[in-house]
Amino acid sequence: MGEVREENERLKSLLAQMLKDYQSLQKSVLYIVKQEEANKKSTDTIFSSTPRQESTDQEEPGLISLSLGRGSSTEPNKKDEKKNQVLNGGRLLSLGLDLGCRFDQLINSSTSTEPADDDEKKKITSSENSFHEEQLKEEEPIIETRPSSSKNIKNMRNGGDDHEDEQVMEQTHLKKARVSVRARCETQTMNDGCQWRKYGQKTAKGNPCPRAYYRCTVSPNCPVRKQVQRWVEDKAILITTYEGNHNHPLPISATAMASTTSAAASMLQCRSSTSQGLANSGVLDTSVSTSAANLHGLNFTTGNIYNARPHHQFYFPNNYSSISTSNSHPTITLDLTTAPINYNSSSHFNRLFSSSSTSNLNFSSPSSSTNYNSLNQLYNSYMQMNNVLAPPPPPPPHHHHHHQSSIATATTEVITSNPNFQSALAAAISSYITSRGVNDDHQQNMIGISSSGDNDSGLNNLNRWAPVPVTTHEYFPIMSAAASYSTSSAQNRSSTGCTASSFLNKLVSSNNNSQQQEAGNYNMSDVPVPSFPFSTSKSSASGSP
DNA sequence: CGGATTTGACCAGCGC
DNA sequence: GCGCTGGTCAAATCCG
Ligand SMILES: [Zn+2]
Repeated sequence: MGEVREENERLKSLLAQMLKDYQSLQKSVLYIVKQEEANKKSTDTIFSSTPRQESTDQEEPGLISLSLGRGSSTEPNKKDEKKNQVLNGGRLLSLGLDLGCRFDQLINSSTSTEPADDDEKKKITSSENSFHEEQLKEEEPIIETRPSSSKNIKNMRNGGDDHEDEQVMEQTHLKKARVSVRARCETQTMNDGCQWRKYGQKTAKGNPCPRAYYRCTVSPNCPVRKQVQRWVEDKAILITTYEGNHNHPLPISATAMASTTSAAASMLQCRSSTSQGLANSGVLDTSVSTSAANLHGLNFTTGNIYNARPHHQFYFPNNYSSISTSNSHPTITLDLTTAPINYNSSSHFNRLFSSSSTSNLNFSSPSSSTNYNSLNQLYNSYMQMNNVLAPPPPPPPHHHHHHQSSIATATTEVITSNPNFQSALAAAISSYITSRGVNDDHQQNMIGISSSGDNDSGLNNLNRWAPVPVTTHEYFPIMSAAASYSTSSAQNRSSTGCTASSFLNKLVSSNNNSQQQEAGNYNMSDVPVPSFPFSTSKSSASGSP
């Protein structure tokens, strides 16, 4: 108990620190943004619903903003407000956090600077929160749950039976944003925590690797699709492309990936739609300039993911990330395949988690502690922001597989670097802290343990690292312990070996029969759509029976 | 037997 | 208009 309190204090101060840093950073950003905005006002008009936008790639020098969630020109005001929110009522924010989406509604005040795109505007009519724009582009507004264009097609084919078709028609031309994740994975498909049903497979000519099409089956009418294909140049690498946002609560194990991709998508939107916004914060100026945040080991690329090099790339801060819309669909690629070049504390940290040896790590662990998970995030972002270097634990022995294991983590981390995200994060954290104070019932004592997992292969490793010096760090190793619950059971049919979903979320399935968890295991997060891992942090540790 | 996968057919878009 | 490709459907099949 006492310890927990202490930690609380510590975290609080960390948070304060973070906020401070963030604020200062933000100030400078805002300044820059304003300037740029003035300058660029004209260029962005193009907005992208038009598929081919290659040219724009070129012209917007570095506008990939990490802005989560708001496609609109993240205007300063909003940002400020957000910040305030963070300071005040963190909890609230934490919900909106899921990609910053819905949340904007609250904030969205007068600054209705929605991208002036007429096109968009018209769609927004129903609800005019800026955030929707992004959503719109990606697919229809979540509110609707209507399956996107695909459905249209279907209806048309079937003779369109109902009400739906007409209105949707118009927007069919819009191409949905896609987020593809490249990761080393031996299994057929990454286990991202969601339930998918395969509905098709195609083999492209001349390409030995077939592409499989999956749709989300968590909810019958969920529009989310994913395509899975191995990379030609390296068959060990699996390219998973996500499209759309879930219109239903997600199993916790899936939130990481979902929010990650969603965030990435919005990032993409952000860039393509409004070349102004926060984007210009100079974060990426064509090549490398870095913002304060440091991310590592991730690549963002966009364009033709499957076999070619992206025809145009922007490099993100520390992870190489780029976006392009050269494809018919605007696509952002998170490349998790390359080893991080710069290790710094946080990357090490992540590594730690993935350290457990075996090829297929399944991070889903039954017991696990959510709170620690969120703490982990916190830790990471804190590290990123302050660039604090804690003495990193020795790198895990097997550096081969760790990527896959921490995919979602890594991805999330990338996204995390976004200032907006960070503010949200801060909110989440604060909420966490507060809540924790109130009911710190579960698992404060988890510290040295790990007992929970039945499988301990990972544990051993963990213990090895366990001695992390600074107090704050004490917490984290534990998570890893929890995380390393590997179930090799997933071997059956379509093995879902590589788990992307990450320990961020507490994991779910204690028993997982090969590929799907039973309903019982689903922890539905309270937030409807793509939710952040920690937005629900407070929820009790999942537990499987 | 119910749900998931397989697989050929079908359709829309696009380039020529 | 034709052919190609990406994407989806749905009947058949598989599997627990
Ligand atoms: Zn879904």
